[in-house]
Amino acid sequence: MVPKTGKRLVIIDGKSVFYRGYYAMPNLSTKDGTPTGGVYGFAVMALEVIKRLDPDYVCVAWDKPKTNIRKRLALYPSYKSGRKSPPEDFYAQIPLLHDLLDAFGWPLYELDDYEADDIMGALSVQATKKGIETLLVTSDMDMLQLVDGSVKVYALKTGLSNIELFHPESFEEKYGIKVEQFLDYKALMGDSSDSIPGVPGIGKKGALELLTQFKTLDGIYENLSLTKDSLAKKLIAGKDLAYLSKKLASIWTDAPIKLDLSEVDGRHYKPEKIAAQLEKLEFRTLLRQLPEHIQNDPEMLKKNAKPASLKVGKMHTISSDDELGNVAIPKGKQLILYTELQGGRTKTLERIVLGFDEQTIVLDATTISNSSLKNFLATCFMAYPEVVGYDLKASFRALLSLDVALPTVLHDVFIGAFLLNSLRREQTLDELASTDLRAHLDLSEATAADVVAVIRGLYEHQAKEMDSLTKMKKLAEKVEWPVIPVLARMEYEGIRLDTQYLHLMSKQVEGLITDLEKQIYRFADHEFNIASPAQLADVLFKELKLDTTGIKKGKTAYSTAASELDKLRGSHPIIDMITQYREVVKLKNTYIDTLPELVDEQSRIHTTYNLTVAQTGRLSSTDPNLQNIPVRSDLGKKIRTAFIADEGKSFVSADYSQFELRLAAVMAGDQKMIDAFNRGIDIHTMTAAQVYDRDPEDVTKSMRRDAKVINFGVLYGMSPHGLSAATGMTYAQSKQFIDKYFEVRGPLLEYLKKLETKARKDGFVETLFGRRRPMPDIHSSNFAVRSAAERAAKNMPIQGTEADLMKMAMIAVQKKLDSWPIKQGVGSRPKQLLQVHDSILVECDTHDAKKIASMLKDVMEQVYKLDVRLDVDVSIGENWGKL
DNA sequence: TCAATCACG
DNA sequence: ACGTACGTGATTGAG
Repeated sequence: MVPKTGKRLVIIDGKSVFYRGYYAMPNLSTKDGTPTGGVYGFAVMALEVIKRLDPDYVCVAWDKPKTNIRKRLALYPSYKSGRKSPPEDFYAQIPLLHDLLDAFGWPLYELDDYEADDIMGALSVQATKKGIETLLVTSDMDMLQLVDGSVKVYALKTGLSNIELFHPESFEEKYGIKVEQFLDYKALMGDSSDSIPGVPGIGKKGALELLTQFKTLDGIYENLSLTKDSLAKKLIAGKDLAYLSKKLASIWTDAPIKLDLSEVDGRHYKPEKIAAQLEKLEFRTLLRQLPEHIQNDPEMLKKNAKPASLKVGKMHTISSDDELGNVAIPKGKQLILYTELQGGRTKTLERIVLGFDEQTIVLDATTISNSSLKNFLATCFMAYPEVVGYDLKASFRALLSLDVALPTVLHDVFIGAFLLNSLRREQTLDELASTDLRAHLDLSEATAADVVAVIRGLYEHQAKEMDSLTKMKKLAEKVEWPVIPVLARMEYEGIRLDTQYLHLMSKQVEGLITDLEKQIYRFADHEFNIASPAQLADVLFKELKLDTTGIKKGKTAYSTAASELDKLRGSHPIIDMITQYREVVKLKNTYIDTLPELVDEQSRIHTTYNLTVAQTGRLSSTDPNLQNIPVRSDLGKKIRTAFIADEGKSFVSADYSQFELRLAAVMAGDQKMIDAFNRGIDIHTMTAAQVYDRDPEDVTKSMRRDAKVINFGVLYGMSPHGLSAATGMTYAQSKQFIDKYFEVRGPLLEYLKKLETKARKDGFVETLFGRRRPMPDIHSSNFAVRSAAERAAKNMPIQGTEADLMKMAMIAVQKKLDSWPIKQGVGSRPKQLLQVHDSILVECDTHDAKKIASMLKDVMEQVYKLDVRLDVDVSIGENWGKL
């Protein structure tokens, strides 16, 4: 429930909610074919309003810009002219909506020539005067300008269930500016969906920076001399547009409508009428989710049976050190651990939930001292050395700040759900509870005891399922569970960043960019947005009339992707400029300028590793992604130099060489490849020799390069077409090349074919260790979809086994690091910091680096007994660029 | 929100 | 004839 103090008015933006439903459920209809998607959306939201917002008054505002000539149009002729009118089945649903509204007893307000936001603005102003709080339910983010101490916006984001509540504080936290600055922000940035122009050349980032510095639009224009020349130029040119945009974006609050409280009384709905309407519309699921006081209505009770309920124990919340001192740790079988975290980037502990067999204990981490928490948890984990949880990695990462020794993982239902079925769209507790336990869990309302009951239920459910999958069970026990604390530690530690260095670099690169811009504009004969593929395509192909033969075409224009531009190299000097510009701008925006903003007080940067994203079982890294830090270009390498080891420490990096190819060799049982690897022969040279029918000594560089392309490409299911694109061979040559390749790699070809057959027969493929990937698309009637699935089926077992082995290696490495001998008083514990698929990065005392390096090489090469020898390269340096 | 682009393995 | 290399994440512009 959204907390409230006085009386509350809820105004629903009828059409915008209706639209959401209409597009979210385009195919929803009753048995007789009446479309109902829009009404559904509205019904979901209406119930949400009753359940969550506890309104005293409710009404619905509806757009009616009938004549379409508004005062705004006079200001700016093309205003909102770009909108398409909705299709027929949209209007067909309106009568249904009226019936539904009738059941709720909520009035619908519409006024000729007024849009919903104007009505909502007018009503909310009047409500405020009467001392009534207003909640605006809408998907129109422009409405945020109405937010103040008494008006809140309940904003629908994607779909129907993703909702965010905006009040002045949450707005500021999210956007970094105050609500009062919202209109000025729009004025600068514009809004293409509303045909609000904004200042050309100024986007989100620019607008925010300007407003943070100068507070208001006027402030910006009064201080133009303080902004950069290029920016000031854009601002001057767009001044009229800016002020016009501000007018256009403003919601007016003077609509001729009066708030009549007796008319909008929201408490007179008739449960039976609502139920009858939902029944008529065939919204069965909604019927079951009706709020309790509606469901408990005697008329309703006989209709519905409750879904399976879970055993929910007693709950006990502890909020002070004293209280905690009196708590005895209950004896029992197992412990469920769940943490509620708070805050954006820092993720501080808010509550720790400990689910024992008979009762749930909740620790309020905001009021209990860290030392008490630590002591209690330590004793707790002593009594229960293994825990069950949901996303324990997140819990562990937070607990590490208490400096408490972590328990081991008995089971994690988040990871478990992914292992058992990697295809489910969401792995939220809510979703898992309803699909696997048929129990609805509303996280915002559920008690800690409910959450514990659900986690326990899911654990039992998944454990049973895994019992019949011996290999997968072993994978969970040997790999997935133990890697969780390792990753939590890596996230917690973070890696140090030299922000000063990056700032310096930013300055240098800025100069380079303006130079390139100037040159490009000169070639193009005018200024344009180089970052816009559409504009760029116009310049290249319409104005400069470059040859378009062989250039890929997208939906709108010719492609300007690097691979396509490459084909134009030499035909015009602008191409090289653009390529260079793109590279530099990309690196600057994505890394040089962004990374320094993400460091903590110790100048360390903390990523999050996801275990439940990549269908192959690889990790993924987000927020920020530290697995795609540049390395290939010169400028890229310089960025890596900004990742530095702590004082007195060094980095040791260890990477598996040709990991995937070696695994392909073993899994296919291709003896020639295996032998080559085991004798230390260069695989690409050998392949070239075999395919080109030469002695290895006679293999040229270009032959080796071609062989390398196919050695990797074949693991992805590369076609002749793809090979020719990558090597410059003709299609025929490529085809011949691939045929010849498979002649000498018979076993590999057989293996890949087998995988395709297996996917078709079993519906899934798997790694050496039993990690599965379901492959439903393998049966698709769509050629493209099916072929993609076939290629993925051939790739997953190899890429996935690589991921499994890497995780095993990380676990083994962490074990070594944990018991690393440390010189009393001077030495420090070596830390694993990063993983990038086939490599890991360790930070250690410089005098230990060599020993750590040889330990890494040894542990990683011996991680698992395979027919092929694994080969690990190690290197040492004081920053990531030097490795 | 989606598509295009490009960073990594 | 199809459409053309697997797996990711972040940023940007456009509708």
